[in-house]
Amino acid sequence: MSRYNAKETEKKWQAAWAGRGTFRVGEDASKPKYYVLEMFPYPSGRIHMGHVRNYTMGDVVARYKRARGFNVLHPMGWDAFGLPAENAARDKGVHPADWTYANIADMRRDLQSMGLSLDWSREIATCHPEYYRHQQKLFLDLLAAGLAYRKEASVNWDPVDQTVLANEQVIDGRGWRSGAPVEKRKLTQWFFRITAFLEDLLRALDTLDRWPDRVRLMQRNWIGRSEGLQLHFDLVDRPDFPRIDIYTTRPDTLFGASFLAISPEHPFAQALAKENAAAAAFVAESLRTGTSEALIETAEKRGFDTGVRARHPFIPGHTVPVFVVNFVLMEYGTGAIFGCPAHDERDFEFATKYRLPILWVVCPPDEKNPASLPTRREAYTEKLGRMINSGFLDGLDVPEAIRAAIAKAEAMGIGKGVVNFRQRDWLVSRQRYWGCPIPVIHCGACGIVPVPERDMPVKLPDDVRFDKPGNPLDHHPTWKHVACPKCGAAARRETDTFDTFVDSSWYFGRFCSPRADEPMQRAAVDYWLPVDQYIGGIEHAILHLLYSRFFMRALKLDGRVGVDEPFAGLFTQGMVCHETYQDASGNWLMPNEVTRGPDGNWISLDGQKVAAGRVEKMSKSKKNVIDPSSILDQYGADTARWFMLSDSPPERDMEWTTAGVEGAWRFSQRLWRILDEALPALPATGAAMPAALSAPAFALRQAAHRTVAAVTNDIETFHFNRAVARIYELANTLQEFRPGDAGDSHALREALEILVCLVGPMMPHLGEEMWAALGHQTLLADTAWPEAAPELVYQDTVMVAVQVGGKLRATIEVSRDLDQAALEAAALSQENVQRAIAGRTLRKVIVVPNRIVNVVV
RNA sequence: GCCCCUGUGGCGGAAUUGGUAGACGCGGCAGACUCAAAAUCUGUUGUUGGUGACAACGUGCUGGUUCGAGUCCGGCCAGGGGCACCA
Repeated sequence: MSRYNAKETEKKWQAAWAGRGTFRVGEDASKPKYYVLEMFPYPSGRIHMGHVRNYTMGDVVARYKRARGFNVLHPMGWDAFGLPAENAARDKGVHPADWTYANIADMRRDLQSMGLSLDWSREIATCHPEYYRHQQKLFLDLLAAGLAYRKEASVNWDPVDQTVLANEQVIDGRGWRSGAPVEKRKLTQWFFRITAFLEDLLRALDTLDRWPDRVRLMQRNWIGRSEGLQLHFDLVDRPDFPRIDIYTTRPDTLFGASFLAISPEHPFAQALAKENAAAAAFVAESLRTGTSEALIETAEKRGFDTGVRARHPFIPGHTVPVFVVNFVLMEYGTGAIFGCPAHDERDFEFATKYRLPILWVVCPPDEKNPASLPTRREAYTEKLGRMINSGFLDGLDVPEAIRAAIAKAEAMGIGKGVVNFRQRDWLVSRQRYWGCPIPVIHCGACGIVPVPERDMPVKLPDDVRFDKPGNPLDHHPTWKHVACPKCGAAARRETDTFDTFVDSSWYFGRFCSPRADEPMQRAAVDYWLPVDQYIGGIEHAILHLLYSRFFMRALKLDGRVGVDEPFAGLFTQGMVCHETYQDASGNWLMPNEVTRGPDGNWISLDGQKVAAGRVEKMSKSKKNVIDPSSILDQYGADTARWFMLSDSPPERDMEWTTAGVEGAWRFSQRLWRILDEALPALPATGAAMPAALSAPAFALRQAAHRTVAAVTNDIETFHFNRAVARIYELANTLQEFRPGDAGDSHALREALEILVCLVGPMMPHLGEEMWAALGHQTLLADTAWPEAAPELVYQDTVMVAVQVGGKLRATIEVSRDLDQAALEAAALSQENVQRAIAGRTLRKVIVVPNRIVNVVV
């Protein structure tokens, strides 16, 4: 009996696919296209198990669709700009480019050893000028279209590293690298006008029916659309500041207003601070604590009574006090609100503290006695009930009152109904070297001047130093000094680079024509886009996926693409987890640093007691990491792939276990053995199936064809774990099958070939080897997916459960679609059923054809 | 605080529209082969009672709808995730 040698065999077939260019594709109008994409990796140097899971799933889909006759685009590239390269430069003295390209080479080798059906001729790296020069071109388009602009904004500033930080790089108010407390700074930065598309980005979420609901919901919440009223309150005796604009989503509660609250950053607060020392002190203190995200949670709601009063817009002669408060954000709405304590929790807290009136204007539906409302100890915030104490709104329900209040404010000319969003424009500039240069020049006379075509691309200089904190491009002695392209005067080159999320917002488009002299060839993107199936982690649910959706819309305006949505189908995979281990002193241990002791408990290699902890996401800090290359080396790619697909549903987190890998490895060996033992008995390839078959042979054919139907459905619906279980069942059936006559061996060959075809997308190397052993000259990768014959999938008998009083008492096998009377008679004739109903009266019998008979007693 | 998801044997998980709970795998137990081990194969494996046929119980807890509920509805509990002064 020969053994399957995964290591050598896998290399052989990888070479065969590469040599024949099996997975190279081009546009082909005669075939339906299918674009499969997994989120491209950051080239950290090694692949991790998350990559293995991600790319295995994508490869199953790609190979399956290919077998179904689709022209499949399945490319790979590198999200290659980013901070780790600069950190490596700082810490190890290597150039970011050298470090990155070396990592790419290592990771490419790892990925290639997985046997993925990738078109490597389309490989791209975002850090290569051949990629980022096109990005610069796209940026200038956005600039010309008014979708990119510069403005002063409050941003996270790391005072030690002297750079802007993204929100996710701020941990507990400190810079993630330097550990220094992050400051809010007003800086002039580059933004993309994502807010121009918010309505559409929100509405179109409903069309993305092959996206997880969860992701769509997260995007919806992130965009945060709200409808409300913007209106102004006139101030009493402030000719310098006659009115304050507020925004509210609850204009129905205006009659419950007992104060106005404005942000410390509001112009009126700033004006007051200039004339009043107490106001200045309050504003200064609020800005200090109020801007640190971590403190906001615990910060007490505080206010400063300005002494100024504002006229109520609907109640003549009535005024309310104006407070500067530490809990109103300048960035949202108008930076000012009206406080209605009775119907807002935060306002209730504030009013209680500062002894302001609490006026009840919405009567909850279950409240019989509105007069008792003032005795309540908390705000009523539901939008349910009828208006009271509210003048012209009295008697209306909340939605009616909202509409009526907006209409009235508009009629009075003091306000208008508006829509507000939580989402702001996208800050894309970073004070970093290892990113795509922003191709503009700042001229004292001409302002912002795009770099002209003849000087494009703006390449990163190679000779940079990382010995000083801050942006190496800014420290470079010559790079930023240029002549203005317009007037020729001395000017300054932009030294900021793009956020790496810009790079990943259009790479899927570049894959369609990766060597084109323009960012995207229109014919190529028209053929391939949108991506039919995108696969990646849930951690990108908002940022990357929202930015990409924005980018497509911007590019469409420019006529570079014809679609709005980049990803027609999205699948978010779960994480790969592993048990954690700690020694007696609390140090984390790697999985290969522990072993089972004589009593079955974990011990370290030197015999010390080890505590096994929770199963958690593989991470360097917990050391619960398995290196994929050691698994690929020891067991081969097919085993790793099979294990990744087994057991756990793909969207859920999975636990990596040694037992699981060994189980997968044993199965690959078992498949080979089943084939090896069957081979001598098999008829030649392509021999015709005899018309008459023995009962076991017919049953085998049925099992095989039913497996095809089930596995096909499971792959289509991303239920890889179910497909794996079905394949195990077929393998078990095959293993038990002993061919008798010649017809039996025909059925055996057919079932074996089906098994190999079904296994192919998951264990492609073993699949090819088995396919060749079956006598085929062609590649399994070029073989069509098997068709399930309807007459073999059809069940002519069914198992029907018989219940008495809802409890199972028997199962009977009857012919399919047996009529109800006969089914009932068959059920009642069962001995066990008779025993169960003996001495009881039959009330009725429920008969569900092909499923169940329930005798009600 | 608000929103969302999840909860099934020792473990990962199956279970079409409400219709036989536990497919398949891992692990365990018993056996075969072997001088022995590895590998492989066979049987068995939700809990309890019974030699057995069988019976009772069983899908986080609790109440309901139904001939019938893991699945539907109400109220809880636990774990995970997202958002969080958003007016």
